[in-house]
Amino acid sequence: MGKVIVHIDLNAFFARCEEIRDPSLENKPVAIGHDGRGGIVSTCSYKAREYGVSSAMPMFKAKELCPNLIIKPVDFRYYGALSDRFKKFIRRYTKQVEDASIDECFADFTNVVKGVKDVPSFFRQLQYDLYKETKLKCSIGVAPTKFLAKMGSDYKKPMGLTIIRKRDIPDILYPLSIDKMFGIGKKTSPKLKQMGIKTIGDLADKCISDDPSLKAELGKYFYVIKDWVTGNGSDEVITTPDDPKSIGNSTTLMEDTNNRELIADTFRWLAKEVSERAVKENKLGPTIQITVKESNFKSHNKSITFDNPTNNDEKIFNIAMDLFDKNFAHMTVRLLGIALQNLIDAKDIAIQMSLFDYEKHEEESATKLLINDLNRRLKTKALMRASEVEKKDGNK
DNA sequence: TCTGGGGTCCTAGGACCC
DNA sequence: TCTGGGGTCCTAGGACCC
Repeated sequence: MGKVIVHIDLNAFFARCEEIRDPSLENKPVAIGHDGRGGIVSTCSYKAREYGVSSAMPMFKAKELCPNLIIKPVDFRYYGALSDRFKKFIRRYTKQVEDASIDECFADFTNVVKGVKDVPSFFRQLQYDLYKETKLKCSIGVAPTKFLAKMGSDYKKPMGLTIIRKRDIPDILYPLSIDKMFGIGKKTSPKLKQMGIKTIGDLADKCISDDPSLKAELGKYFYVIKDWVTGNGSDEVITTPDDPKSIGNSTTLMEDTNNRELIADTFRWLAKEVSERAVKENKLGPTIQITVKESNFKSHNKSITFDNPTNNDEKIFNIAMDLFDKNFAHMTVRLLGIALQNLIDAKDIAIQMSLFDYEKHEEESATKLLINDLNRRLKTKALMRASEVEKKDGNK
């Protein structure tokens, strides 16, 4: 018997949060985002959508379409608090909840709905209870896999409820445009259309017939997509919330510049932001990446990995500046960013560091390299031994 | 229309190791 | 001197998502 996977998506979440804070905004066109240079609409209310406003649209364009648009700046802290209430509400039904983003999650309701006679009514009630308790509106997708549940929650908004059983796939999914498909974005969609793939049904046909040109286009992603559209995708809800793997901040400058002092000031500020967040999360990273977007929108990354993971703002700043000077000096830049990557828990570092004198290690890079090399060799040897054991076992 | 800021994962080549 | 087949890690770039 298959699982009952649910995807719950909060409708126009940021805009809804603002409406909850200030009910006078209800039924008015509201957009969330920065109202300034390069500002775009992050989320907007359904009323604003009636004017043609949509997310990712430049704010000035949104104002053109809807002159009486109410614009609110993004308030992540407040939205985060409401998001927590939402996730807690869902966890009262089942602990098997997987966070997907601030406004959506997957949950395994297999055991919850066992014995429930009228499943649609059950989820309608859940939807209503969430609204009663938090004033948040949501759409729900119910299906045997995560992909189908996700497609289901997107099928009808706001306050939608869509149940997709495996046998419903041809009716519900296949007529949809390829642009509606999760996982197919702006780059892949035109390529698929050129191959004659206009609907999810077209895509499924080519998947099932193992179309070679589609395989070539999608690479190993082909098999994932094939499973998705045939109803054989993953149904594993991964309960443990994943730790962040990178922490980054970036900003578009007031104006394009090649002023090194201004650039340095910006990097100093970014380094501080990144450092503060990493310290708060108790994370350290061995890799620092800078992003530089030129005035022509061409974006470049440069990163460096070193032996001692850090979250120190001075260190992050110095390395960022060094990377910039070595690679992008004299460039006219629009946006600057810093990210700390390959994060690890500070407590895990403590264990590694106790193996030898940390300070000494920090200073003597030759020793450091030797030790790293030694570790690598030991690791490789362990791997070889493991594979030998496997071979032996295989021969038995 | 003219394009933010936060992320994740994948690819592919090169250096290096056994 | 030229050579295989396994692997890791690093880096840059790209696609996608919210």
